[in-house]
Amino acid sequence: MARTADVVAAIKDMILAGELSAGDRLPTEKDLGAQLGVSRGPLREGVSALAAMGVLDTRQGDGTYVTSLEPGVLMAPLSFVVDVHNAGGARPYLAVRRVLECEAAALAAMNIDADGLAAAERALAESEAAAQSPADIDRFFSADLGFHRAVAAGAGNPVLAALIATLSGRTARARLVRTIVDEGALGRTVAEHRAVLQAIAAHDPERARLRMDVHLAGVEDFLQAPPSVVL
Amino acid sequence: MARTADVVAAIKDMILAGELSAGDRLPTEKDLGAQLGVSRGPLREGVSALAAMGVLDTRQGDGTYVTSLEPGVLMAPLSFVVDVHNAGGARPYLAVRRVLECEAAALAAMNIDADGLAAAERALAESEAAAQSPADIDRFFSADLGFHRAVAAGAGNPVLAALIATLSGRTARARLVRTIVDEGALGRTVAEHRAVLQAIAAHDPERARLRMDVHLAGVEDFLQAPPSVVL
DNA sequence: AGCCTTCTATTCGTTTGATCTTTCTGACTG
DNA sequence: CAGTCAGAAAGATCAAACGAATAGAAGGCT
Repeated sequence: MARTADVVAAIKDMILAGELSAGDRLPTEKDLGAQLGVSRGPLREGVSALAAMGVLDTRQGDGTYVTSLEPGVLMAPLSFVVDVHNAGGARPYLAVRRVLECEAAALAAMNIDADGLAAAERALAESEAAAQSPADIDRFFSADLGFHRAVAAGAGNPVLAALIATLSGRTARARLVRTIVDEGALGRTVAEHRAVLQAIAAHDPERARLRMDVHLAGVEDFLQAPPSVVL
Repeated sequence: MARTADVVAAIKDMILAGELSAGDRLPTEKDLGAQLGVSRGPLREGVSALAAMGVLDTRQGDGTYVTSLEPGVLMAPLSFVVDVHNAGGARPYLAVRRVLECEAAALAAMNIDADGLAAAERALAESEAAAQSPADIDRFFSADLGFHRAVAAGAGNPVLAALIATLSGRTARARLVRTIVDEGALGRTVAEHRAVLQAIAAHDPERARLRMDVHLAGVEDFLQAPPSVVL
């Protein structure tokens, strides 16, 4: 008799059955509550849960709508999961990320278009510039993130890109970048990125995969055996 | 001024800051509401959202608790995402699944223990038996799912296993199995599974990866170019 | 003494009604 | 025809009350 769970299940089913599609507007709270046989409290709890998961979008004074349901939108809440485990054992996440990013690099070498290549090039140039002055850690951080996302986007698989983006949450990535900076390995990171991009630009999947693997394995080494970093 | 969003963010922060850990009990709704400055309505909406995401667990008459926060629990809600896209373009999901399952097979060949090997063996034997009689489609379906999960578990990476389990949601998998049955390829599927398991038992990572790749590529072919299946 | 039953306080679950804020729509006016 | 403003509609919030389930304490039975 979990009313809230019923509401969530009912709305899910409506979407899965095609009664509700992306962009559609739901009935008003009053009507939907009557239709499902629950009062506004539990109904709002269910709608709120789906909104937090990125499935629904409520706008005061307007109504409640089904979102675009794109993988990127629906996976965004997962970044919280990554953040939770980031403090403790982050290695399993890194291992998965490595697998996915290597695949993305290989796919990007085959599928990336001129625009995507230019975007990756811009991000790389930006990170190169930011690596010059130690004060620009934040800039480097953003550019680094942008490069990896550009590669993931170039693979042409939105699910793959969404997963990579999720696994490289801001918190997790910030920790990585901090470690890299502490190790004075900014230059090496940029060089490895350039190697990856060259392979992608040359449309050489296996080389792109290998170079991304080398890059991420190096990053993992930093994190797994930090010689000087205590925190 | 989105009260509900504030509640979600506040509880998240409490967990990230370590004020709340796995298994901890939250203050009562009345107290927590007062602490956050919201009334019971919005508070319950926020708690409900986190409960739907697998972060919190509320028990009537007892209280609200933080879940184990394990990757498997927190990623379960994502199966809905897969189901939503299953009807339309499922190929991106299959492509990602292939990458992850191949990696899992290779890792399992290196890391699996005797118990895990026995579990995979049992699932395989079960599916083999179920493949004999066409009436046991459901049994075959469950055993097939069990085999893939056993391999994923044998890899020893909970994040990897959780992602694979999520991407092989019941709905998505049911569709695959139906197609395979229609094609009369049950025997071939079992044989491919056995080949994968042999490579894992022999602790040969590359062979395990290759054989899993062959298996999943074959499955993908079924789905991408169904000669006779309309639905 | 130990175990089982029962009772009670606590806590979440649901309902209802009222009020506030935001947004959209359409009529009105220059 | 365009801009403005008032009203309607919808979600957001608060508040009070009652129902249901659980845990733990109290009491009685063996």
